[in-house]
Amino acid sequence: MPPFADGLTKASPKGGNVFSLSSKKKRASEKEKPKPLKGILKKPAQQPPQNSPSAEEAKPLSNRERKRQERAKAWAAKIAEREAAEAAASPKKAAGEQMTDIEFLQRKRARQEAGSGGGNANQKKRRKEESFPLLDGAPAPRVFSPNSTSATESNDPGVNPMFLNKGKEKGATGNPGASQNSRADSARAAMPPPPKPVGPPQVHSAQLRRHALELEKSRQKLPIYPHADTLRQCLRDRHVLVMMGETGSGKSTQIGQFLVDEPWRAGRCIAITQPRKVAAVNLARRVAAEMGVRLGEEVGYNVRFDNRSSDKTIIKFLTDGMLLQEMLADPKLKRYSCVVVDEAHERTVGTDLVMGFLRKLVYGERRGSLKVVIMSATMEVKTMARFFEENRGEGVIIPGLMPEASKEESTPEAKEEESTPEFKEESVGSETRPTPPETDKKAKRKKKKKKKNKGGIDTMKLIRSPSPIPERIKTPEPTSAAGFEAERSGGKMFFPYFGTVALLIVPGRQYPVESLHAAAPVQDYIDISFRTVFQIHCTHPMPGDILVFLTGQDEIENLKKTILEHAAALTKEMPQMHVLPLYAALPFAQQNKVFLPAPQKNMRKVILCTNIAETSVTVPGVRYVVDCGKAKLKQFRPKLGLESLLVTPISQSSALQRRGRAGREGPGKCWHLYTEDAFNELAQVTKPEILRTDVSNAILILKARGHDDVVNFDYLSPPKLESLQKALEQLYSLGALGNDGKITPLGKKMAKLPLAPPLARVLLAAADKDMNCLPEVVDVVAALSVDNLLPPPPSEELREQMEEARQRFRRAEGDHIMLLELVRSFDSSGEKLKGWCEAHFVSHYAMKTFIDIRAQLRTYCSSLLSSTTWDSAAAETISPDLAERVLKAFLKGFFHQTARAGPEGRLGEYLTVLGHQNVNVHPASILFGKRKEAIVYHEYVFTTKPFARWCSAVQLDWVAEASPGWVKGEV
DNA sequence: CTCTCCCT
Repeated sequence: MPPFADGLTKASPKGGNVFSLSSKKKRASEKEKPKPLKGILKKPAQQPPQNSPSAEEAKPLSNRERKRQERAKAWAAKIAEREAAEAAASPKKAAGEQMTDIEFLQRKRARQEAGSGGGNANQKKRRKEESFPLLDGAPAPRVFSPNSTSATESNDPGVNPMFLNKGKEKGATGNPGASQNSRADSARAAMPPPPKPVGPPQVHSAQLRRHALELEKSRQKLPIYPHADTLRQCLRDRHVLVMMGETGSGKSTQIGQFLVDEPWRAGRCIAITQPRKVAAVNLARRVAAEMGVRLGEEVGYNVRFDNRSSDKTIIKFLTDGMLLQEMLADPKLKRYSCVVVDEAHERTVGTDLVMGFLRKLVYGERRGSLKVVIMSATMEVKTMARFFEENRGEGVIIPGLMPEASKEESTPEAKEEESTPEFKEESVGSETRPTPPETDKKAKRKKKKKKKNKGGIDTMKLIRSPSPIPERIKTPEPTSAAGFEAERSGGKMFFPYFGTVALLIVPGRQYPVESLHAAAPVQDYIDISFRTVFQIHCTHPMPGDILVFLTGQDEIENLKKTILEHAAALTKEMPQMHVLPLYAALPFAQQNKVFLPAPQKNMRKVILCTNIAETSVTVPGVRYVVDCGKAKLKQFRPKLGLESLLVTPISQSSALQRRGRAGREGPGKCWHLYTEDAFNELAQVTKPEILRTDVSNAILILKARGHDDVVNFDYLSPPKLESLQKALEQLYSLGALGNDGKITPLGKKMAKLPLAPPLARVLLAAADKDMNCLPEVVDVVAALSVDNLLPPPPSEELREQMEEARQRFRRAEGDHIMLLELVRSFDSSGEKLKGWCEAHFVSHYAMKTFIDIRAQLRTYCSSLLSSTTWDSAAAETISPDLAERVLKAFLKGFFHQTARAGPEGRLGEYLTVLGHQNVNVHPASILFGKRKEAIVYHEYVFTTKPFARWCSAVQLDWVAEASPGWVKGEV
């Protein structure tokens, strides 16, 4: 039994080659090269070759070009009209906003000119074409655009971009600064002088520009770069573009830059949403650098606690949750001309809601003035394209996108008994409600047959293959109405426009990744991860960092400790290990360490991460990936009305994503810590989050936006009726919805708070006159909102010390008041955060987050607070009376999470007031081992037993008092 | 007698 089938052998530091991995080489470039893929991207014979510059230059005013110009004219007129109307409506709209645009364009042009030396004919042509819309979209210099309606000099040779290029070529040999051409000069003359900044900032921006020029080369090498024109054309012709861009295609960084000069932008911002904060921040950094601008100005980001965007910002990265929040204040997204939804395949609740709202806007109130781009790394684009089609009625036939063809990849839960019939592609759109189980079975049978059939798109092969660079992507003739052409049996297929959606598939750039699977099932994947890391480290050459996927913070920190202990034993000749954790609960500064190279030479980074690094975040330097095959996933059981986080096997597409992380910078290797059979048993894609979670927050957002019929809302995947009903009941019981099902004023306030509905309700209850404990409740709510505030003892020896240090926070009332005591103790100590936290065994990372959340909540609540101020409260001691008011406020949001004492003699056991479920006080709670009449708990978790975390003692009549009438009877 | 992925 060789340790590695690839012949590499090295004992792990713990000794013993306990496990073996079978090697399986997957190289699509060899015999596996999937036919369908080739077919998809095949260039139809009748089209003129795309790459030939002569073809277009010979016929500068082809049909297509003329139509393009007509459209651009129409656009310009429309925009002018709209802007005139808006200016009339709000005369305040200053010239300042336009100025920044112009300033930006100037900078951009300067950059282009500076970089014009060299370059092949294609690149020059591209630059030339970019310069058309560049002027087109800018308000002031529109006169120079050949497409503009107001153009008076459009045929002036002086403004001919061809001429411009010639001038640049000449100038490039000498002093670039002196090589200004007439067009740029006249443009400058037509513009108001740029606003300041003089002196140091300009030096700085020159540096930025230089750096941007250095980046330009790598930009141009991105697989998506040659498709910029295609992409722009798609969005000129359609309002919705659905795009599949594999990892490494460069879609996230380039899309904004490609669209910035488009005429339809009309000075408005382009939003790009991300499911994760790290991704949004890092993308913004990168794009700002590429464009040579300061972060927070033309390019910015907005994530919770960190907004680096301004009125100047024209490309803004934000989390989808942040966009949803913005949409509550600005339902039509007036600030944006375009919203790009990135990583749509992740199917987070936020992404799904954003897509639902965008679909409504783009065919409704924002018809004609909003562009929507959906980007996905997987073939789920087909689902999305179907979803965004304006007319999805029966008459529309979309070959290749019909349910039967797409079944193959929509069977994630097919094996599961509890599978939701809703999660099928047929359910796209609200008109179609779940099919009855009988037809579902039929569908399953059909699907099995289908698998044997050749033809169609084999998604798995497509994803699995290391993207052979295909022939150029086909742009269809935009005006041909039924441009779709597909011969599925022959494997020939391309995706152009159909109906109202443009669909584009861009290959990624991915080096081959050798994939190894465990030969036998792995029991303890932490231990095996540990051994694998050392094996890799000892047998694989430098450079090449290791990325290990685990399920949570706890595992990560434990493994880090173990690795560090053993790393000390490595001989001096061996490269050292630089172990870095990466999970969302880490503070920013800590997270960013993984993006830096190791601090010393001959040092290997070992990054231990959760699925935060599975998509979007790319850790540089990684060549080796270890995939434990598990992830923590939320599961909602509507019957019990509770959510639990369970370690579950990942899906095949997740596994492939993880594997792909090894091949970003060169050929890589991935160790999957499960057998190949186990891989084949995995669901193909992860179930969308909206089907796995408590949707009450989502429903509240829907209601707040005026979508009252939440059952028939246009979901990509409609949640179970049971889940919707549960959410509606909860919101109703909290008073967020009225008897008519419409949102109440209270509900509107709740929706605006960055909290789950019950917590939001508590906060608002605390502001009531009879409660009058808002500062205290804000503290407790903020403390409950952070993860891992009170970590377990670092070692058994320290347990006693830890308990002693925390002793002073103890309160008989329970955990809520204990948290308040903790916060008060911290506030009044006057000590430095870190020192205080270490002395009291409180996570100082979590405490930092707590401070941020509290500050945010205080801002939100400042209007609710009348007489008291936030700080004055800190000095007071927490009287029993105050504690009682705090708990009563909590009951206003948590009356449904209460339990009464269970059978006599069983100390920690309680029965939930609603549903009479058995729960146990969590051992980490102050109330553990104590018997109280009733408890209110913040969270229910199911691990070894059903546990109630964060418990406080309450009286049953408080519960009845806090509950709405229809619940009261149960108490 | 045990501790949760991401997001507002």
